[in-house]
Amino acid sequence: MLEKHYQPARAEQRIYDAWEKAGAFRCGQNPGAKGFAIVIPPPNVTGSLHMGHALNNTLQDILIRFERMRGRDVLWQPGTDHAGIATQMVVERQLAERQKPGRRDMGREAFLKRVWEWKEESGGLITRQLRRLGASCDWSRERFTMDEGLSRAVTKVFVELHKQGLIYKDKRLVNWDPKLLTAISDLEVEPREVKGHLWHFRYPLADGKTVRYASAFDEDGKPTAWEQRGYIIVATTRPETMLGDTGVAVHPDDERFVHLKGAHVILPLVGRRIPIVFDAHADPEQGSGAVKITPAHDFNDFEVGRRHDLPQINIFDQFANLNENVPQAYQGMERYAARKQIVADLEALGLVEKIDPHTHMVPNGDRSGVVIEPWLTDQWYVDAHTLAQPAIKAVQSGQTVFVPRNWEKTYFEWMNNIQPWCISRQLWWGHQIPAWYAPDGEIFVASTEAEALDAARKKFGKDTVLVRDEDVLDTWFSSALWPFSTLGWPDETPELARYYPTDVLVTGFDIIFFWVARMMMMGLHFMKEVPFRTVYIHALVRDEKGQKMSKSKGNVIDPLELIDQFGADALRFTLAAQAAQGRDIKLAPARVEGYRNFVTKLWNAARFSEMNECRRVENFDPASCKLALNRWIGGELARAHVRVTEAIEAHRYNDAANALYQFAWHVFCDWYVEFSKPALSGSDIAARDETRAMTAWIFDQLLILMHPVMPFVTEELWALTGEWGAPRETMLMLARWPRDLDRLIDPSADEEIEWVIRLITAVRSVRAELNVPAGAKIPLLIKDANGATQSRLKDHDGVITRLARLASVTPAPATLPQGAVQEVLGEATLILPLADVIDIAAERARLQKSLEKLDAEITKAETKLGNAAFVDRAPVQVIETERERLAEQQTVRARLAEAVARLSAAA
RNA sequence: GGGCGCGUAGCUCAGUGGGAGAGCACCUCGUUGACAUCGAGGGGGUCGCUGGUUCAAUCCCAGCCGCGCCCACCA
Repeated sequence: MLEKHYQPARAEQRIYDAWEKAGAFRCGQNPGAKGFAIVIPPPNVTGSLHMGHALNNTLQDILIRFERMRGRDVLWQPGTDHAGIATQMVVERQLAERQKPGRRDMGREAFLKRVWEWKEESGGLITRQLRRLGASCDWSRERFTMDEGLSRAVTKVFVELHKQGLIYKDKRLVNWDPKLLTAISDLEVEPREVKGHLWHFRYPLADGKTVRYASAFDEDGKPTAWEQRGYIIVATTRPETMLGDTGVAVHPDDERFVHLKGAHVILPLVGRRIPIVFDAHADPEQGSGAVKITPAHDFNDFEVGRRHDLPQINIFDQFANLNENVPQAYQGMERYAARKQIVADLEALGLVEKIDPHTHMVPNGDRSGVVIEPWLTDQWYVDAHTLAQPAIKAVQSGQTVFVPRNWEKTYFEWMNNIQPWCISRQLWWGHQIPAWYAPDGEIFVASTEAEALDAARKKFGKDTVLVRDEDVLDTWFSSALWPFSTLGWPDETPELARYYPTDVLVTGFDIIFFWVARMMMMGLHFMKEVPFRTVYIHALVRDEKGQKMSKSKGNVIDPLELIDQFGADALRFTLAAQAAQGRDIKLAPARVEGYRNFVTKLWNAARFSEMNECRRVENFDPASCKLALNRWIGGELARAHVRVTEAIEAHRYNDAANALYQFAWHVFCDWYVEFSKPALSGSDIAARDETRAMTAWIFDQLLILMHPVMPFVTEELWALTGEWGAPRETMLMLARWPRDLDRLIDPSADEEIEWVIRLITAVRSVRAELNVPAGAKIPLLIKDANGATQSRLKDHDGVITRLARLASVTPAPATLPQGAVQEVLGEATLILPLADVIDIAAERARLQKSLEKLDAEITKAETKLGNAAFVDRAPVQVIETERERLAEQQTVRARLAEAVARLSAAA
């Protein structure tokens, strides 16, 4: 006998182990079938499972289990990412906490050894946690972005792209992180709003030149007086960079400045004579119309400087402290200390025009959180613009489709404006760049040092000592190769041939640029085919108030705690049920609890089967059922099956979950199980056996349909119910998804059972409204029943009396009893003689209310049908439906009116 | 500044060019042999506002209001 409640904590581990032991996750089990592949978005190797992972992997597992059951040869390729900056930071923090020497003191080799140790130590955590979620990845194929094979792929890609001119080294401004001491890509910069100031400085004009300024204004802000001044005003949010100014720009069409062609200003504090240049970058509307140009520390100014041949003076060292290129007084100062000092010094010189409060966006490093400095360095770049072109076309032509579709716009927008991708990082943890330098600076890019040396020998005609580039590649560089590197590329493996392009990529919108776009570029370039056919983009998981979860807010919900508390199935179902396209998920633990109750409900349905000996019958054909009840539930199952199948195919996981919930609880448990009781305990052996077999069969189908979303409890029930009946051929996860259930749909059975449900609901409703005690069994009289109704009443007598709590069901006598309650059902009228129980006035009021409601609807329908425009232009079926509805309402109304009349007569 | 999305029951959200739905919460009743992690019944919404298209708009279009997110160099 099953226990009353399912204990997920006890079952889940055992079930997962059984799956894994049976090799059920492995790809290649259906060699004759079509392949179906998903590559996992690789989590950080040293990370742990958060709610975003839980959602992401639940959805993937639903797809994978669904397609596996549909008979596809499924591969879910798992693995982890080395996560360069993140992991290196963790280990450095550990060293600091334990008061050990920092990485620079340890040296590269020792530090890397330490990171590898940390990877070995914590690297299994997240994959163990994915197992707890139920993820059916093919763990035998697990990969790591820095394992030997993937590193080989990285090197090959780098070398080839370099050979093709698509990777190059360049000296330009990068986003420099002065805390992590590395360059980062545009995407790793997050702008944060800061309340700062806009400082207006006076830069004295050289050679006695002057500018005309408005010195007084009227009420409308129009100038009323002018004066000539010997300085030009520039505004800046970053005063400290003025030490690197090498020009002042004004707009070529700005009349105020035309006479300054060839003029110069003397840069305060520095004394440098710098030119006034005419450039469209300067906006006459902004500030004074003149803008200071610091080519080495601002992305715009860099371009302006290039156009006008201005020198680039780098004033910062790697820590963003002022270097030797500034006046002695400022050398070595921290950037913000310098800012303060410079403002004070300019103030002392009377060169501060004004200081306005100013809110603006300041670039911050997404990992370090410090303000990013545009800094002039040598870095490696990928020519993303070139690689982007085929990637744009592939989405335009539909070779890869985004779901929901609107993300394609975001993708195009970014791809069309893509900038060179800075891929070198001044870190140690990662793929070291395969480039070697000769003493004269000559670069040799090669797969191995030996090859580089060889190339150098050929070039110089003698052996040369080469030094390897110290930098490593951006983590996303190796992630970009994931869909083919994990399948064995650059070798031509059978897996590569079978599973590339993969079918679906499931990921969050936050990494469309970081990852999806780059996989598209690399996949198309090296495989000549898109890496995936469909990109399903899901939303963010927020807390129940809609706030983004974050450690600092303290509102992080740990998926593992929810699994401990309610089971993995409940969590999975919750996530799926809320995964509506285009909307974030607000996760309330109470909701998970609700779906835990759903698991219990399912469990108890099995318990019911067990108690009633509903055992699986070998070769049972559900279409052979004779009872309307069993024919009806077959049809209901068929409809649920279609809904679930289509919903998963369309990535409408919420629809799938809701269809399952509705069928399992409100159709199967609420009605079918209740309906089956008389047959199961009745004396008609044939009816009993048919119902037992059908209950078992339907329940099996339900377990199958539910399995992709709730794998554990369904597998457990599959095993347990398997012990009672004919033995199972396979575990549930390898069972076959049903097909062709439409043959079970029987409209006449549907009509019959739906009528019985309406009857029972009507009686229950009356009872509750009139406060008939739940325990009281009352008689039901039927007036004007036709032949079909009479035989239905007879066939379902047991069910009706039981569920409506009736003493008897009989035809109404010619003279109706006094003070009976009446309801209309189809052609018949239901009469409940409750004179002694009810208040006649209250009953009349009840009927009167229904009448009023009906009247309103009848009037509405009549008006509509009386509208010539409607009758002329609406489609015939719509008019027909409207007429039928009206006719029906009118007959119901007539009989309700009769009932009211009888009631009045009785009173 | 550009782009995307959202505003439907108290809450969280589905949904559709032809009489608005779910889950939870709420109210009433219930120790009925699967299940109180349950059952039965019920209340509750001018579908953000204004206009337009249409025989018909919660749905399509335009504008507005409110709220998110993404991108962007505005000194």
